[in-house]
Amino acid sequence: MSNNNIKPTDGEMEILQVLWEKGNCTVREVHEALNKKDSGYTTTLKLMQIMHEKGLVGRDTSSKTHVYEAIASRETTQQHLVKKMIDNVFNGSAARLVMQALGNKSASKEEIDLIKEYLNKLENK
Amino acid sequence: MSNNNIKPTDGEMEILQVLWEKGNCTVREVHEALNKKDSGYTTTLKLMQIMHEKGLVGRDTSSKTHVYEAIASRETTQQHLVKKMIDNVFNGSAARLVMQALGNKSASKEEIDLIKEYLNKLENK
DNA sequence: ATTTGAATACGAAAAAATTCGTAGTATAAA
DNA sequence: TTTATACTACGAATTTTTTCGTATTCAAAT
Repeated sequence: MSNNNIKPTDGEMEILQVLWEKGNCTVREVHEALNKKDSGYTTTLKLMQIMHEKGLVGRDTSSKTHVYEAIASRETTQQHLVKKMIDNVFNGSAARLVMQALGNKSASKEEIDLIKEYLNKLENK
Repeated sequence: MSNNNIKPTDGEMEILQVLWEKGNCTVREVHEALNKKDSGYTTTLKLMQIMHEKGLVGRDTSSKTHVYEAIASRETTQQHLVKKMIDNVFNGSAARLVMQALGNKSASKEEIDLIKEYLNKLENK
């Protein structure tokens, strides 16, 4: 098994988020995207260096300013974390997680329609 | 705001899980339910004592063997964690989380029907 | 009454995550 | 060429989480 031990910390998740969203980035770009008032540039740098050691991100060091890229793919990571949450927090029931997510008012009419469509596709298989 | 800073660690979540599932428990009961081969009784004890300090659990100390109960309710905690995951991992889209959860094959036919029903109820409001 | 077993309290070590200061280096500007 | 600037490297301090050893206490069994 290659990388089944993905367990990014909260801080690491924030960084991955940026890399997924904006594509490859320098440390400065990530740091600015995060817009943290409570921690400095070198903190972000160090975090990303550690992520590199862990194999969560890759980096191109050919020029002075290194460019980082996510290695853990968004989908794989999301899948992993969702599965873990279903197990840890919802006793294995995906449905309960889904309902919790939807009940939260966080879901708009559009989103609900999207999900219905998705469910239909799922069932017609 | 009362207790919006709930952020149980993984270890704490496991314990809460047990308390929610089995109701009030002694440390020994929790420890045995967890069935951890890699950590001892006093570890679980300490963890639960710390959870008590944090206000995550209450305890009845009237008899020698203390009995613990979850204070953070299952629903509130789930809600909080799901919201956090939607923000941190799914860029704010509940729908994406839901689809990820469903795509995982973890959802059975029955669960899918349940969700559809739930969605209909949601929309007829 | 004594021993034994099981529980809590507590301190502290170990491990993991976060933070920053400082030193060194490469590049571009003066 | 010298200086200023923006970057990386790295060690180390801090904080949080996890772990355990040891002391103490209580209650039941001998």
